Amino acid sequence: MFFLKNLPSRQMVEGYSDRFEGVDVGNVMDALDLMRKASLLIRELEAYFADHGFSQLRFLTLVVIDREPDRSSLMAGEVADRLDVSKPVVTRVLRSLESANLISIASSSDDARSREISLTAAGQAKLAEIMPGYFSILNRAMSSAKADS
Amino acid sequence: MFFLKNLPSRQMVEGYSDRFEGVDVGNVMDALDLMRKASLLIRELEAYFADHGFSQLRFLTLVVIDREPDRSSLMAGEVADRLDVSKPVVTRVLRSLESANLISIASSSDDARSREISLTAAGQAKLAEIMPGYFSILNRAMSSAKADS
DNA sequence: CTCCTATAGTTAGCATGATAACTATATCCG
DNA sequence: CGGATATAGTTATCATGCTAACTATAGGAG
Repeated sequence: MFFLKNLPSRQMVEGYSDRFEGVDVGNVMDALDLMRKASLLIRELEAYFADHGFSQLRFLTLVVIDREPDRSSLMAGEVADRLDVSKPVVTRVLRSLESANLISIASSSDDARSREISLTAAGQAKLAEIMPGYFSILNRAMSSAKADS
Repeated sequence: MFFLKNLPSRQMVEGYSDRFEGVDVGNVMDALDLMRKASLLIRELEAYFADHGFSQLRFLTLVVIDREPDRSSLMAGEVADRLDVSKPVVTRVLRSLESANLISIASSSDDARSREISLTAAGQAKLAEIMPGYFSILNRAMSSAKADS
């Protein structure tokens, strides 16, 4: 994450980047700004999820399973692929969601190595509970970012 | 972090957000896009830092001490403040940097609770080693982001 | 048919974010 | 001056990101 509170001034970046060929100061500042804004938003979202005894990772894990068109389950590897995180991260979060009865995990009849993940009714309900606040925070974050520009 | 690979389509977000009062679909999509772009950039930076046996947190810790005007040291609490992370995170990273002889930690003569953190010559050298690549990645990330828009 | 390579997922360990609870020290008020 | 409150930093614990190494299973080639 990136929470550096005072992003460097243009002058400070210029002082550094003059020594580095082909570096545009505006790009550097925009990149730092992007990372900070996103990290602050993620922190705010995590706090919101924590109030619901949840996290963004768990939430998104339910989302990618729930929204898959024409299917009611995903393989664990597909979950990792859609979340774009490493497999051990998915192994752990699936175990935790299973313990909380929000998903169920079944071995695949096609391939004994694979596990099929589907949402339980409680998982659907948890998604429905959390979704409105999530959208509100995303909406508000961008509204005030646009007002600040 | 937020690495969701396929951000929802406008249609999909509309399907959800119609149920939530006052939520602008464009804002939601922009927020998701912001988080993903920043998370990918942070991931790329962490990979760059890992190649140098380092991390962005350690790097920024050295940076905030090095760039403080008119001072050659910061208190640990000031480091936490400037990085905008919790104090235990700073306690740990300072210990790790001290073990690597990149900083030195002294008790404050003013206040026995406080610790004064300053860079060693090796710390300065590490910063100089890493800085160019850091700027390059930030620059390139924003150049291609702008090209994609 | 057997063996080798590839793949799905797990385990171990590390670093970084957080909160809660703690210790040691400083300061202020009565 | 002493006690209560506040502050600086530490320790413990949990969750999430990663890489490396592992186990079990699948598939393909000879």
